[in-house]
Amino acid sequence: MAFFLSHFAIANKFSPPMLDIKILRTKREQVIKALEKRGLNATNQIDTILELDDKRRQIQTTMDEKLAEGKKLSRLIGDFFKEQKIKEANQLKEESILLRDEAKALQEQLQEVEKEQLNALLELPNTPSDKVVYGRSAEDNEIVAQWGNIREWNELLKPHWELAEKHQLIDFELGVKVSGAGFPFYTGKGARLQRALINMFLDHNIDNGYREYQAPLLVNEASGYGTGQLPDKEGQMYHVTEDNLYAIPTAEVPLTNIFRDSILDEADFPVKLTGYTPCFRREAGSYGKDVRGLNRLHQFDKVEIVCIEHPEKSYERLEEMVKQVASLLEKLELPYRILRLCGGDMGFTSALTYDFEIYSVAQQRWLEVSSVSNFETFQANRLKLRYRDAERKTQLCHTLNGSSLALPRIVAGLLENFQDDQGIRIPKALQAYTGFDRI
RNA sequence: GGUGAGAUGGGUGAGUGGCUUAAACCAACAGUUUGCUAAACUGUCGUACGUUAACGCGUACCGGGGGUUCGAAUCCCCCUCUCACCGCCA
Repeated sequence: MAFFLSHFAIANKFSPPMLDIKILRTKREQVIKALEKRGLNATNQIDTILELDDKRRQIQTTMDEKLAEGKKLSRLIGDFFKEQKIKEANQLKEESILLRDEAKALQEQLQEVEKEQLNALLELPNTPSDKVVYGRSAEDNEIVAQWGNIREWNELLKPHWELAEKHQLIDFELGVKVSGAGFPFYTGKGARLQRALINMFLDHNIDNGYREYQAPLLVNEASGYGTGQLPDKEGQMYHVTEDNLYAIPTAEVPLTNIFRDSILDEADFPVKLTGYTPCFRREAGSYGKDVRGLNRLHQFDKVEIVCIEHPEKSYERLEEMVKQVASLLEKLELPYRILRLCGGDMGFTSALTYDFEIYSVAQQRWLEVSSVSNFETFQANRLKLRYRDAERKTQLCHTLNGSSLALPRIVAGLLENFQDDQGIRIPKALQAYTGFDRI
């Protein structure tokens, strides 16, 4: 039937993640209420979407009827031609052309409505889970756990960029010469420390049941859309225009896109992946004291964990991931706290996010080193990542991910917190990887 | 970079304008048979949307987009990707 586009054509184009229309249809009140925690009154938006949805379904039903009729006619015409009934056939042709025009008009309407609906849907962020509280900004985040002793500040304590220079661990200026600001060189024990941390993190994750992947660092456009970096954050990624590839801002992009357009069996759960990659971020427009040293870089190293879970088990999985990241920080002996983000501070795609912050004693502030989130079906809806349930029906999976861990701020924390008269102490668990116990 | 070939369901792979409503085989799943395993046999076996209380039914989808036609997996145009050989190369 060439004269009709697939009525799913528009939705099939890769797009950023969004809420599942079925949830909106069946749980309108709950969705509105949940979104209020983000400080968003979405009643009008949602009702518009639902009206469009009714319209869409009505058009499709009519269009399908026209199509069915047209199909029958075409078959009859074929039969008439075979029987040499040319006159009858030509009569039907005229009728068929009319049907075609009608269906084509409906098709155009349908596409218009679908497009409107999609655009409206894309503006809605994910619904915060029950545990998320209403809040306007980072100040309203809840501290749900804190661990370790915070070292008392004194004026002899040096910030990590001074320590890194003093011990010749990191060369920021050399990075500026060769690449630009935000692309440091790590040298000597500094480079060795990077390698050690990566190995320690990966081993920790593998011991907890994660399968290690080494992922591509450049991804295509479809993958960028799949996890939602495109089109919203286009300007935040490095773009190789010659080949239309994007440098990954996080391993989440390649690791999650492994499962784009796939259907899992229930027995496949849980899917647990980990991978180390460098991450590239343009960080356009962020300058100032917060970007000093290792606090914010264009290229940095990170070990990521990604899980795909059954909807009923995803929150259990989230807790497990949080515990795992916590135990890793404890191995590193770094004082940390865990924040449950409030509605206003949570990312667009997340249903529940825990942030990990370590205390940086010389800067006297908390640094975010990990963010662990459950996206529920928000990403899966656009990724078309589903599983087959007991009745063999397809359902959307839940996706989760977290950093375990991002390196630069960990290095900053290690340097600042463990500095003493003789240099810098390496925590015991890390010594097996560094091969030295002191810098 | 050059030349050529191709893209069909979970896999292999048939299909060049109308009983294709996509063959066949393999894999998978369920059942029968069976001391167990295996084999054999029977059946099921894509996705999405719409519709229905449900069983079902309808529509679309053969890499993507557009076109020709009453009718397209099949013909035409554009794009993307993959593979092979040659060249170059870690």
